[in-house]
Parts: sequence; C-alpha cells; structure tokens
Amino acid sequence: MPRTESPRRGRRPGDSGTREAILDAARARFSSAGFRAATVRAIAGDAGVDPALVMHYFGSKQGLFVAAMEFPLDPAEVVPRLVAPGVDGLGERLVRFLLSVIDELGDANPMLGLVRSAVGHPDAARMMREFLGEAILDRVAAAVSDIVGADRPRLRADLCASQIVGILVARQILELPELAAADRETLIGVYGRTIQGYLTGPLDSS
Amino acid sequence: MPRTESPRRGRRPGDSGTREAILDAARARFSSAGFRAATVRAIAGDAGVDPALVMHYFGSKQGLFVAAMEFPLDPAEVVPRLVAPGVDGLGERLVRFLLSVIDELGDANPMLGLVRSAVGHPDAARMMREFLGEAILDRVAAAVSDIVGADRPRLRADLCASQIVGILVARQILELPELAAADRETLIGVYGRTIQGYLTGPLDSS
DNA sequence: ACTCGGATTCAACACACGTTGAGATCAGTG
DNA sequence: CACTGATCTCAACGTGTGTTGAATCCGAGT
Repeated sequence: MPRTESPRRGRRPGDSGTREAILDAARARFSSAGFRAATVRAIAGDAGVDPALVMHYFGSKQGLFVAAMEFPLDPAEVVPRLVAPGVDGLGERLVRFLLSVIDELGDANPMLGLVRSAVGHPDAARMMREFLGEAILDRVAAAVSDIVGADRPRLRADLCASQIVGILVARQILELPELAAADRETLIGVYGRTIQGYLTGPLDSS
Repeated sequence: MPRTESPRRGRRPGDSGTREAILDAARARFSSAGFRAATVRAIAGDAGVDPALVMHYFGSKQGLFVAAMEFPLDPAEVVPRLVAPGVDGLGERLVRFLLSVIDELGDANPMLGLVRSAVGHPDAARMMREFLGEAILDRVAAAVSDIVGADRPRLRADLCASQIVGILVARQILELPELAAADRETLIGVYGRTIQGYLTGPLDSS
C-alpha cells in the first residue's frame, strides 16, 4: 500500500508544547463562548491539532474545561494582600484590582469563561457558586468581620459579588457603550464607593 | 390501506390555544436554559406537540425566541411611571419594582432568558444591548438629565444597569446563598441607595 | 355538499458534536 | 540497534440538533 505523503502522523520532534497550545486555545474559546458553545473541534483547530489529541490529554471536554479554567491567581494569597492595608479604601482596592486583572487577561479570562458557562448550565453554576463562596467570599467576609466587626459579613460579601459580576457582564459581555468607554479611574471611584458601602455601611432599609 | 388508529393526526376540534402553549413552554425553557441549550424538541414536548408544529407557527428557533422573549411590560409606560414622583427615592422605587417583577414572573422571565442567551452568543448580546439601551437606559438617562440636570446621564444609566444585571445573575442564576435568602426590604434599602447614588451622586474618583 | 385552508403529525435529512479505537511516527533508553 | 512509550492522526460511531416535505384531519365559507 503506497504511503500517502500528506499530513504526517505520529510524534513530531522537539519539546512540542502542544499541550499548552491546546490549553491556550481552550481558554480563549471557553472565555468567549462558554462551555456549551465552545467546541472541542474548534479548540483543536485553533491549536492546529486533531480533536482526538485533546481527548488523549484531558480525557473529556469537562476535563479540558477544568484544566483551562483553573484560576491563574491564588485567592488565598490575593485576598489577604488586598485586605492587609486595612478597611479604609478596601472597596477601591478591590475594584482597581479587578479592572487591572480584566485588562491583563484579555481574551483568555477564566472569570468570563466561568460566568458564561454558569449561565444556562446549572452544574457549572453550582461549581462557580462553591468556588466563589469558599475561595473568595468567605475569606472577604471573615476579614471584614474581624477588622470592623461588621454584622452579616457573608451577606456583605454576596452584595459585593453581585456588583462585581454585574461589572463583568455589563462591561465585558453586553458591552454597554458608556460603561465600556468610561475612564478607569472614574469607575474605580464610583464602584469603589459602592463596594465600600456594602462592606462597611448600614444594611437596614432606612 | 387500513387506517392506523393511534395518535391522531390533523386538526383537533376546539379553539386549541396551542400557539400560546408553545409560547409558554418556550418562555420557561429559554428563561431557565438560554437560547442555545433550550431545544425545540423539549419545548414542543412540554407543549404536547410535534416539533414541526413549532416551525409551522414561528418559522425557526430564532423566530420562536423573539416571539417568546417579547417583554411583557412596556418600558415606554413603566419608566415614566417610576420616574414621575420625582428623583427622591427613585433608586428604591426601581429596585422594588425589579424585585417584584422577578417574583411575579417566576419561571418564565424574559430578563433571565435574555441574559442567559446574551452570554455566549454575541448576536443575542447585541440585541439585548440595543433593546436595553433604546428602550430603558436612554429613557432613564433623559429623565435624570431633565429633573436634576445630572452630568453624563447615560453613564449613570449604564452603572445602574450593571448593578441590576448583577442582581439578576448573582441572585437568580448563581443563587449566592445569603443574597437569595435575604429579606426583600433589606435588599431594597441597600441596592436602592446604590442606584440612587449612581443616578444622582458624584461621578469623580474623590 | 364541496371545496379550501389551517392545524397537526410523521418520517427523514443533513449536519455538528463528543468520543473511541486503531494505527503511525518518533525520542529516548538499554 | 531493538524496544518502549509518548505523541499524534485517521476514520468512524452514536447521538442530538434544527429543519423540511408530504400527508392527514377537520372546521368554515360558499
């Protein structure tokens, strides 16, 4: 049987870095389309690779998802660092940090991938709720409770989360025009005041 | 050819109301799963009908979507009604209205359907951005600009939208526990202050 | 009574998806 | 140099999808 000479099968020389290429492509696709809409075939295509290779490395689409969406920052290190300088200006620091992370990550933003997947996929929503809660919100709540003795600390953390998720969706997904175009320092000021109020302000309806 | 007697084809007597049954099922499915994850077959099943009948009535899945997600409230009537009593307490009125609408609509909530679809489907995001902008945000901006002469009114409206979307996602989709369980009047108070600040407070970073 | 057209179902198509199993190619090790 | 094991591709399967075309049924208008 004469050998067909076109696309070579088998291992290519070199260190190959193919695994990382697949992860990069997956991060971009999952972040911009969400779990369901992103296809293994498209990711493999972006990485210049056969879909079966993705399965070989990550076992399944789910496996690829958790590998690709692993958070590039460790909340156990980041949250204390933001809280350390004290409660004054904490809201502003949180928002400034969030916006800088959004800018740095660009296309391959696990936060966007998680939000896009959680919406319309109850299992992903549960995963995100648990991760958010244990890794971030409970930590923030504990800090605020310790420092200023605020009441209902976890509700305060949830309120912050609702505004932060709102920023992500309205600015990065819906791309509301004036929000997307707004000066960064302006947003930091306005949203920072809101977050600060959620963390330390009154919770009653007066 | 002997007639097969089982599930009857053809028109059944009565006024049938099938079209509305399909729309109800579509509202529920689209709202809880989003455009992509909701399937025509499942909607047809819920309505007790063949998928082909859905096509006959609405032409395509997209056609069904726009028919089902048509907003049950007219912003041109609602927004002025909320703004009318003046700018005092406007934030609180907006949030109270939002929460009551969420409760009333329950499963079949076009807001949730639109958010779930906009995320991960750029076309739907554009549709929602345009609808939100023209039907609601520009109106709110105009009102706030007229009454209190606020600067950058559309940015203020976008800020409000970011918090409102955040409420929807965090409370109705992610179901953050303390947020979902929180007393309604508490939420109205806290979020009302935020919205009021976005509408009438300072926008600089001081 | 007879047609007309809307309501409704059935069977099927074409496609895209995730996944599988087998095989090919090659770097490194003894 | 032979062996091994990792890397990679190919072809295919099974399933679920939106959509189509034809066929059937029956209420209404003439």
